[in-house]
Amino acid sequence: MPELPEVETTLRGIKPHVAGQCLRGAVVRVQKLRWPVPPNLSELVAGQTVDDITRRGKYLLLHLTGQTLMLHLGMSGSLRIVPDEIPVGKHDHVDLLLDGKRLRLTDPRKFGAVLLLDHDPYASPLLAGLGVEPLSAELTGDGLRSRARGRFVAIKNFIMDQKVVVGVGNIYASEALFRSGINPLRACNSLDSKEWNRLVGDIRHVLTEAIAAGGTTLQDFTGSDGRPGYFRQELRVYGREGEPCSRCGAAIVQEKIGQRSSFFCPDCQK
DNA sequence: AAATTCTCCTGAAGGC
DNA sequence: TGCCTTCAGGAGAATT
Repeated sequence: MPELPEVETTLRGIKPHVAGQCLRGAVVRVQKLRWPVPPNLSELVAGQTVDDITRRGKYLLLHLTGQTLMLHLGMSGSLRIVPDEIPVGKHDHVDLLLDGKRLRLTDPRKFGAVLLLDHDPYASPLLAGLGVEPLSAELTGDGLRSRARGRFVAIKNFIMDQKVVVGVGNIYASEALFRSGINPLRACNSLDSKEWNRLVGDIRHVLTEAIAAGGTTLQDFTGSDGRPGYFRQELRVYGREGEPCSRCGAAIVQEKIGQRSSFFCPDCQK
């Protein structure tokens, strides 16, 4: 499930192949992703240079000459650089054509997105309301504490809210809360300053470690080179229900919080 | 306004 | 072996 580390891994993998390249066109095989892919995408992007490629939250932004191509991997998407002659798979929905190779979006569950934005992409509705980048200095305990004031939503849902902080998904939310010793069901306004500071540090820490490991591969996530991510073995609670807590030995429990399965230690997460 | 539920999609896994 | 059900999840939309 691409969260920030998986998107960042993808960005770093494809950037050397894409930045500075001229787009020759695109192949759209499946239009029906989260939003319709522009059917005439090919003619719209042909001839434009990819000046830069950046990430905002879980979105990838290809800054073209006059527009911005916005990509989202949804929950099963991956981007890979492939040679022109490679066979097309069932879930290979969109190719961006470069010289002699292509950037291919593969997404079995079709929750991803390929959108072309005019003007300032950061003013678009999808990006304008996004929260702070967790790996930047914008993320502070005090900042989160003030955002949580007057709210009662579970802390796990709060840190997964992209309007609060971007990039933290279901896996890393559970992992960060475990490392902080905070029960995911706690109301977000019940954390004290010390807990907020600790949580901010652990969010940063777990995301940074995951990026260093190339992300987490659960089912079919691969980096742009086709290799899986190796952070899965570092997960301390996610997917480990019934296993002993690495800190206190109690059995890890699984519980749904806001429709999402969550994992935590009932003894040492207070 | 905030919180909760619904929805999209398909492959994997479990039940009988 | 095979069909059916359930689950997984990012996040906008709809609902409470």
